[in-house]
Amino acid sequence: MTISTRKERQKEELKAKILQTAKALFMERGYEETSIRNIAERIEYSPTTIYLYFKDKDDIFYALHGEGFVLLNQYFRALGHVEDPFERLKAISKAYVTFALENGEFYDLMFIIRSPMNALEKEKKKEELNWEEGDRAFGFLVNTIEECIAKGYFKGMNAEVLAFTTWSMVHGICSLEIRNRCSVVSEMNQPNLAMTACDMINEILNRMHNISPS
Amino acid sequence: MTISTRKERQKEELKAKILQTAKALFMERGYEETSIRNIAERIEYSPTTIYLYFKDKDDIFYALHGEGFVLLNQYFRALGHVEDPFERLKAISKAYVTFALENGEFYDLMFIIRSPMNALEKEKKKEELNWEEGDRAFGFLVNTIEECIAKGYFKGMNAEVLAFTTWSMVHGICSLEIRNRCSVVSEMNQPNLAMTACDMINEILNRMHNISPS
DNA sequence: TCTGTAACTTAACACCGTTAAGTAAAATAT
DNA sequence: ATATTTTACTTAACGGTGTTAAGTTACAGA
Repeated sequence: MTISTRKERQKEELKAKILQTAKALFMERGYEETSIRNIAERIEYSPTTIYLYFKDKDDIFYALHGEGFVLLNQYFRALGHVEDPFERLKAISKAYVTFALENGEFYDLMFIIRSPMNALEKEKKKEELNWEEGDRAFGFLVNTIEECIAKGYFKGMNAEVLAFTTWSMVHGICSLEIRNRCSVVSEMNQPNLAMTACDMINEILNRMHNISPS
Repeated sequence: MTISTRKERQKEELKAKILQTAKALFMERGYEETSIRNIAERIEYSPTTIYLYFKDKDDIFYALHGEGFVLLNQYFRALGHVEDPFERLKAISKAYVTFALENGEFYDLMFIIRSPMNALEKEKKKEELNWEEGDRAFGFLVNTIEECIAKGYFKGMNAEVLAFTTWSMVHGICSLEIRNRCSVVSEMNQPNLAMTACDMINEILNRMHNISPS
């Protein structure tokens, strides 16, 4: 058995190597400039070999998209110990924007690019392991908002809808930044418009409850 | 002179036809599935002819991107007669989301796809005519918020930053919807999550000022 | 009538994702 | 120990992409 397990291990290693190389190229030059052929060349295999490990290009980027959620959850995990749920909510929004600004290409893949969603559509992967990570991230937000509601915040609002809306608000900032729509409008002398906008969203949350502005 | 003016007119007509055809194909099958060769085939010219009228593909989609802003401003113009600036602001956010949902491909081009921003970068087109339309749209939002501030809303907040933040919030909704990230998270029984979230943003604006919830 | 230019096309370059068919080596069965 | 099957990979190709260099054709002005 030791010989077949070695083979299996080697297969997994190559699959991991493809993924790791795809990630590296993706970080270096972005999704649009990364091809299957580029990946193949760098790992010194023929392009067709990649198709023995992944169904198609979408499938590769779907896998990376999963890794992105693991990384995002690392940003979130540090926030678990923030006791007050309202403060935690605001910390989540800052952490989210920080994650996006520090990992632009990952963010693109996770929330903007069509490719990984195509992979999801093709075969119903929705109940696969990797989505645990996606659910964990969104769940953290939902739970925090539910705690807020339990404490008297956001009275009468639906927790899940509010979670989605909050997500939308910070996502808007991040995606405008990443897809370069800030520079167009920013003759305002704001050097870091994204973070400033994030602060303003938190300020808006504050004002909803008449907490004195910072 | 009448003969050379005719020629000039014909040139403009062909340029317009290219654009119109690009738009049609774009609406039919989306940006990713529209090629220069597709456009050429439909207008019954060779692909290279298109390069006599547009620098490259980005240039074509930059031009369409401009048309999108004209269309968006049509949605906005109907809101000019809303007297109260706070009500107008909420009407703007609804109109914006409506525009996005009704013109998904245009929205994609205007606010998500990289291509038109590349064209902007290449030659500094920033001071060109078409951006009048972009500025008009954003200016309408800024002016409305300035009026709100003058009436005592959003005390102590910077109008331009708040305008950008408001834009971000609704853009977040629209881009998650357009790039299919709603379905992933929406086991919530919300059939029209985007509009519901837009309503919630308006509700948040309301609560910032203790106006009774609807 | 000759010449130059404007408008357009043909052919090609260098890429892309993807697949069918082939190969060589190793594992398994006889 | 030999024959057969399976595994892991490659070669070659298909049909597409954006883009450009070079060639053609028709027509305006001299």
